[in-house]
Amino acid sequence: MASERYNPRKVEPNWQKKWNEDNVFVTDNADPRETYYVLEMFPYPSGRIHIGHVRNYAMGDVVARYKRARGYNVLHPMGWDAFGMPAENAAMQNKVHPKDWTYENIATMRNQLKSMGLSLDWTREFATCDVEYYQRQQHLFIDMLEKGLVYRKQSKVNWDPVDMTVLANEQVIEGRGWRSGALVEQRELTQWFFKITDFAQDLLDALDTLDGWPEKVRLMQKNWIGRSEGMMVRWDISDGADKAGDHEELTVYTTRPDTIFGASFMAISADHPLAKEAAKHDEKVAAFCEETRRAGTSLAALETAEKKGVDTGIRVRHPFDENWELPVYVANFVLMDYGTGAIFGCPSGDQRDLDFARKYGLPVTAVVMPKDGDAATFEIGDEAYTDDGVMINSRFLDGMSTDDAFEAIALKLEADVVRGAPRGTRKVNFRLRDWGISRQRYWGCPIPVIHCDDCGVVPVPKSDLPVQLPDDIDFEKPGNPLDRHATWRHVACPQCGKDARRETDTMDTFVDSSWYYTRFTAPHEDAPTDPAIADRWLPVDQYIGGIEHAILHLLYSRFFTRAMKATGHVGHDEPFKGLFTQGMVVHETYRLGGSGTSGRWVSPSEIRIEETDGARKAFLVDTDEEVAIGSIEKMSKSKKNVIDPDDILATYGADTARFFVLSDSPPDRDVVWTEAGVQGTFRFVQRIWRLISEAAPALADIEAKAGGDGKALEISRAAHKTLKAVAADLDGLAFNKAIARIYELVNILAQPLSEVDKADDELKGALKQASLFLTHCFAPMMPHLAEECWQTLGAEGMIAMAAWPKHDEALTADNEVVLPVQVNGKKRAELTVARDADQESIKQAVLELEAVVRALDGKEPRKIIVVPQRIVNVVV
RNA sequence: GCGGACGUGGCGAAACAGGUAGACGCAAGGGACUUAAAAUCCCUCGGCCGAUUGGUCAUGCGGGUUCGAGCCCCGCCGUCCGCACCA
Repeated sequence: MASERYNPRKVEPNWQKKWNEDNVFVTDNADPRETYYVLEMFPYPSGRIHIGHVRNYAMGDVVARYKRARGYNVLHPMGWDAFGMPAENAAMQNKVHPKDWTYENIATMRNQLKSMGLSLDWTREFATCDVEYYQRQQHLFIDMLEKGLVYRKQSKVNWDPVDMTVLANEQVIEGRGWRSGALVEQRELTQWFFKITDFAQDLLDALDTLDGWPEKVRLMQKNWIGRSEGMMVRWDISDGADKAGDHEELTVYTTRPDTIFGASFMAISADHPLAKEAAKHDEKVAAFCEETRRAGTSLAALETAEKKGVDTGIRVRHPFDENWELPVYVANFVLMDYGTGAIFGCPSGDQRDLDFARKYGLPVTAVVMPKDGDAATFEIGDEAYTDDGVMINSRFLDGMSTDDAFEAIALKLEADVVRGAPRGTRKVNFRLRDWGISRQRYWGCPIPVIHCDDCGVVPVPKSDLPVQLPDDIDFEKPGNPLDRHATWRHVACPQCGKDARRETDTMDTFVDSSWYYTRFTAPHEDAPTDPAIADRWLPVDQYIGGIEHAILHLLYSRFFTRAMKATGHVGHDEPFKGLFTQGMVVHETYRLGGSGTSGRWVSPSEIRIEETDGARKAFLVDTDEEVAIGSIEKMSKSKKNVIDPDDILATYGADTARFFVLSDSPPDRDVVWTEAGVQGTFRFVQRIWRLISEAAPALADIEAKAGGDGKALEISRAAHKTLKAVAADLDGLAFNKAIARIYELVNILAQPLSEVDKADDELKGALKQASLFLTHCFAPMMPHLAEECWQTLGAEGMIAMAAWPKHDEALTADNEVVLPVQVNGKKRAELTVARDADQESIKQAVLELEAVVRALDGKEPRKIIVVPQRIVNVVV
């Protein structure tokens, strides 16, 4: 009785329709069951989904469907990270309005996601470019402004000359804009900033509580926040005061006050006020400062830049010796925006300082030596000694440990009061800077403030929100169209009513994604959030996305949650309890041309692969020309190694695509997309359908239950073991392992199912239960096939709503175990014993084994180690 | 330079807590069915020796701890990732 081949193109839309009609995935906030919030990072509507989305959303959907089966009230929403540069670029290139471009892309991608059969609550969908969303964001901005969490300041900023906008520090990668790849320039602009540094310590401390996050991400954030403990130390200007203007002293930040007796010079940034003052009086200093500023911060410039400086002629006095004068240099390696923009140079303890001192002939005094060193002979050569150790050449510190010396110096500097303040104060410093959010772009959330000549910066009253983006804009010229708009920026001051100007900068799009997960909990609420509902759902139980957001989005969101708490919008601190960073989908590359390095890239759809005796060769389908098979790489348009999910969904269906991207590789690692692999998965789909649909009629009136003995018991054991193991694997997000177990069970069931006609009722009952268990196991990954099997087996309702069955613990443990038997650690035999056999009888049985007797060769065993249910080792 | 992760068959991988290394899948080879192909089913599949049940080597390399090490410790080598003048 041959059944029809499983046809996903016919079956999948039916079930998607049914799920939709029955509102199976619509989540009720009032549902009293325990909540579970699973979320995948929402996509940017670039045009079409790519295979990476398929993997990301397949993982989230498995979790959502599994948790639903486990009885949770699951929230699994979807939305669109819809503001951003590409829409404006498209507008400029194709004369299409960013709004139209964005919403059309969303429509396309929504359909694509729907064809994947994701169990999403689409009633909560929104795009961040919806007025209804960004209006609430403006509301949050104003609340944060009032709380002092937003401020405006002039500062040196990263300017992307291609995108013509400012970038946050987090968005500059190796000196280049994260999106445009252009070398970033430094400019002085007035910008809006979020006070993320207010939370620096808390963001750091709370990392320890995030045990559902990958260690790697926590570490990256820790390094990014970059806490260091040191001291601010004031050095009096002793000479050259004519060049120092009003400055009486120079304050430096140091983490190594213990090395203060190794100081040999002071170095300040070219942007330091003292340097600017000195430049007024000294052309050489002025020229050097100019040159340093121009060299900029590009990666190449930094890497190769020699440590250079110029003597300002200014001298400072050592805090512990009034006869000790040190020169003040402007140096190209001192950053203005870390610490005070000034340092004291201790060449023996810092490689940079050492290079600098050697270059300018400054003294090098060793002040720390290794614990077992000899103070009489210890010297610094070409390498600084940066480790902890014992103090030398440091007067009252000599002989102390580095830590004790720090403490001793700190106490003295704190006690020494000069001009009404201590000479030195302890100071914790962070690498983290405030988050600059002003962007000179159109397609973003307008910053809701108004500039009035009389009243200054005035927030837009909440009753006047939203500040809506105008639709009539032109992209003929580069730069921000809002600046050029005829009327939009002209507005009355909300305070005095006089003519005033709107802020024309928009917010960084990372602001949009910093709270969308909160909005999903009450997407139609008038206020930005309903705090009670938000706190019920949040933090997100399982967040899934790419590692590329380890710092940017994830750190911003952690800040935003704290800021929303401070402004009363939520009651929790952390946005994401569990975080999972999934790997990419990668693919082989193909290239024409014999050398393999010069010809054009060829897409996988243009070639066919031939394989004989392990030798793989690729040929162009059209011309039979041989194509070089290249390395496996991240899918990219330029290398053409891209697989279009639409093609896969059309050819194999959603279940196959979902199952394949989850199988084989662990989810946090990259998975290689291969045509052969997908076909293998598709064959497996067919195999399951064939086995179940052909056996179903014989099982129709049979009660599903575990077998009591013989073959039936064996089947039941396998089914219950698999059910238990798959549950554990899904709990641990080990999708690849769950899939391996599903294959195993199918292999076990294949033969008996195909011979079900010969089975007695007991065996049939066991097979029916096993088939239902199997269906439960793969349902989270292949939901359409599961519904079809579920129905065919005559089960009630839809499996999407069915509870995960309970396994029988007794059936998951075998009565007999096979113990490997080692002699001196080498396996020589196996012994089958009752699971609860006692040690003595096992020892007895082992010594009677022929292989053991042979291996012992007449010798007396010294010891027999029996690890219950594991192994036996006979030691001679 | 600093920090981190990883290294297992032809390939993707598995191995719970130190206890039979290679489950499961892909590829490959052989066979059955078929006029043929597809589909399906069966067998083989880390190396070497031998006869299928045996022996031996084997988890990047070299040591160590242990009755027993892919897993723990020390030292190398390699690959990948993050940060990068942070005082």
